[in-house]
Amino acid sequence: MSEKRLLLIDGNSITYKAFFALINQVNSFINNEGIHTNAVFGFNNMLNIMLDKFKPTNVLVAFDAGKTTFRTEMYADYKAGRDKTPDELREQFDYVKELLKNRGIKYYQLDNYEADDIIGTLSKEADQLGFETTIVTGDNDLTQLCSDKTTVSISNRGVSGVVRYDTDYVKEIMGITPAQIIDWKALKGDSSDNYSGVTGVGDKTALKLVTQFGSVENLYEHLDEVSGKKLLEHLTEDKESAFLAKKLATINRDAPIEITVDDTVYDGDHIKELINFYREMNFRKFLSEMSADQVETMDKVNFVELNSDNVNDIDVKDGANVSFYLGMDGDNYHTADYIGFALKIDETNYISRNIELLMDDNLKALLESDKISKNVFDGKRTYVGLNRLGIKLNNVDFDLLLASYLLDTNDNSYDLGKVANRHDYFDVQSDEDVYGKGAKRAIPDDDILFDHFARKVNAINSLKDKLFDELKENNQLDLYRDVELPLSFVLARMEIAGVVINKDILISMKSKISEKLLEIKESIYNDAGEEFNIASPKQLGEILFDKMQLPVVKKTKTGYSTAVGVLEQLAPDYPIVEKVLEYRKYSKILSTYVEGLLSDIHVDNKVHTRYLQTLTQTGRLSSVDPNLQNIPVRTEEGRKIRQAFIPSENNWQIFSSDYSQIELRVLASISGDKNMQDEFIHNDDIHASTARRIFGLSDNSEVTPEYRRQAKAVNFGIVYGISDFGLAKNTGISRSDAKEFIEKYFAEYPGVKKYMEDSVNSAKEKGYVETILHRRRYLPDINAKNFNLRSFAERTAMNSPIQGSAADIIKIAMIKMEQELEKRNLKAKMLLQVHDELIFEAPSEEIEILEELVPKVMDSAVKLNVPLNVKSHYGNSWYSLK
DNA sequence: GTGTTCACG
DNA sequence: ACGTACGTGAACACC
Repeated sequence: MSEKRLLLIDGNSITYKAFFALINQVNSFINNEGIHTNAVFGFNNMLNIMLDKFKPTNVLVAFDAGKTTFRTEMYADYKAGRDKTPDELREQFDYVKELLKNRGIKYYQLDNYEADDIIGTLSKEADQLGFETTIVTGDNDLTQLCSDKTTVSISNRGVSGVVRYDTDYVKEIMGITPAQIIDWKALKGDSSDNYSGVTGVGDKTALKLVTQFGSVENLYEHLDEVSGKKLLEHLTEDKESAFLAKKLATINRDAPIEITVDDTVYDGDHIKELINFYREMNFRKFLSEMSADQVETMDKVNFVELNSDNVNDIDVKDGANVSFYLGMDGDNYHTADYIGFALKIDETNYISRNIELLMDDNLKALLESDKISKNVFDGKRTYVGLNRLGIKLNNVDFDLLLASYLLDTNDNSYDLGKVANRHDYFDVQSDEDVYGKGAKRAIPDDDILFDHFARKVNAINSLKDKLFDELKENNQLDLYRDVELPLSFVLARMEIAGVVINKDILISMKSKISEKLLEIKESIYNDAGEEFNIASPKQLGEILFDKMQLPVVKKTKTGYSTAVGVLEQLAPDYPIVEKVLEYRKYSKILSTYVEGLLSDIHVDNKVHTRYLQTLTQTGRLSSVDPNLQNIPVRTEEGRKIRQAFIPSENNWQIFSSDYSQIELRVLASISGDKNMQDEFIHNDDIHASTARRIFGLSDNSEVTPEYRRQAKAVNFGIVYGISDFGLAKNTGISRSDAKEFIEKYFAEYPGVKKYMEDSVNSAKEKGYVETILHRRRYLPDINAKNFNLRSFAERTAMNSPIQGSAADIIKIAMIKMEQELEKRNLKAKMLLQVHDELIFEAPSEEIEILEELVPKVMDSAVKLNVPLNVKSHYGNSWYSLK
């Protein structure tokens, strides 16, 4: 690669492109001073991509100086009739220039000339000096500058996608040389620049003429060779226009610019100024990206290194402000190694790698104190980590992770630095920046690690008041204090309790299923006439649809679809497909559940899942390592997995209670629909009642199972934010039938219809939707021009308050449930939550108590306008619940 | 790392 | 005209 690389950017063109690429988000890109910033943001994105790709030694951004140029002198209407630049864009040009200054990039404009001419003149000089030049623009005109050393990159889709033109590529797709672009434009004209060329000559004819004659001049010298009478007439009539157009289209490569290539040396970002600029613009993304460089500019952080000699000097007075961070290496805090800890007491930071200091009486008492409150990042993680050391973390007041998630469910990174950045706090780096990523990840030396840890507790401490203020502003303080924060410790204790797994059951299932799979596999190979990887959708597709010529039902982006729905359609006619379905079912059970679960068992013969409390967009929990919220239940073969989930003591039972139709009940309550409410109040079979209504039957006794099934699907659809297409696809009925059902449904349940409309309208107005406990979900796409994005946001606006409120309810029930068990001194333990279901283990003699207690607590968790309904079951394992 | 499939509510 | 059910996690193939 040449050591001299020049990047030339058409500033106006790229700023325009950036603005319109992000036009949908123009109103979410507003900085604190009310200035729109979407074009500046997009421009910078493009800049990053280009700097990274071309690694230029020299850069210049050229701007147009104004409306009047030498071209308007020649032709007064040049570029006339263009739409006025929107105000939201005009205000951004000065900021683009400021961005460039801070990025160490020169820019230039010249009276009477356009950006094109500056670029043309400089690229000519650069060609002579032996530079490799890249021109970036949104405008095809500049392709005329292509040469051996100069390429033109034209951004098409937004600003990140570019098409790169070099001499060969211009020739390949146009069939003419770069220089001939001018002749081509002279003949066809340019409507956006408002000049016409030759009447009746468009892209194609112009190309043909240029190919045949080489240039406008040569064409007019050989007009007699032109075929087509009409064309000849137009050419003759518009000769003057064509020559004017050629002049207008020609980029001036000798503009009287006062700079040379030497003046465009790129010296890199001015980091301190750039950070200030990004802050002014509210560009969190760019701030986080450069936080690795940022460390040099951060103020020094003081700390005291703790050891066994000075640990007892720490004296914490009541009312002290204490922040604590426990460092662990890896995500799974049930087993992760400790790295160290940081403690901030008022203005002093204490750091150590020696985790045993925490077990020293002094610090242990501090962490366990109910008098002195603590601030943390991820209280659940901290609680479990300390629990392993025999320390019971108590009195947590502020959890940065939880608060951040409640304010915006997208702020859910488990990396403290990233979360802090989202709240405009930049004096801490992300773990990724400090520890490295992937194979390069390593815990750094003490000086770097201690600095990082000190910054973490500083961040927690600094953000506390700000985030509490924001929670208050959003009316979310109760949700934080009464639900999420206490729940995090309930979850911690459930995770610590774990569930015993009977290994022997899984091991015996493993050999049985393996045998079965072997049999099915042989039979499939026999049918196919060859061996192949049945688990590979690609290979399977080739066997079924190419080799065996089965009818193609559906395709995916990458090939034939072999999803269950597709195979089920084919199964009755093709035995091999039936076998593939069998094979899929058993191999899923084997790999994900039997083998997967076996590998997650800890030394205590238990699985200790981790609930992710700050991940979902709706407020639900999720579960990982292992995921205990998707253990099979729908098919008997899969359900057998549950036999391995057993109580931890002899003569104990597994006990489970679940809400029936909680989401529909929530909908009935928040929509205020009287018909639906009545049906729940009378404890009717809701799906049967829906069937009666939408099929116009006189009584629920006329509802056949098929009617009920369809009505149930409609009820599901309603909760998901229904569309006729979706309902039709899911139930196999026609789209017009689906449409009719939905209309009938809304006529019968008018309150539901109104709720759906209100949800969407309120989301469009406020930008977010809320649950009964004020849990928020922001929907930035709700006003998008793109149909898909907007529709998705609209369905989300309908669904999230329902799904989220149901999540709110069970969370309250869990907190109350733990309190009740403790209050009554019961041995029973809450082990699992599966969205609408709570699972316990308990001594047999407590079952009777639970049968009354659990439904009572769950029923009364939240007061709705309809009753909640809870059903309970128990048995010797999670499988045999009766 | 992305896409497909399939397990759950 | 557009082209869609809501929310998740894990395994595997394939690049």
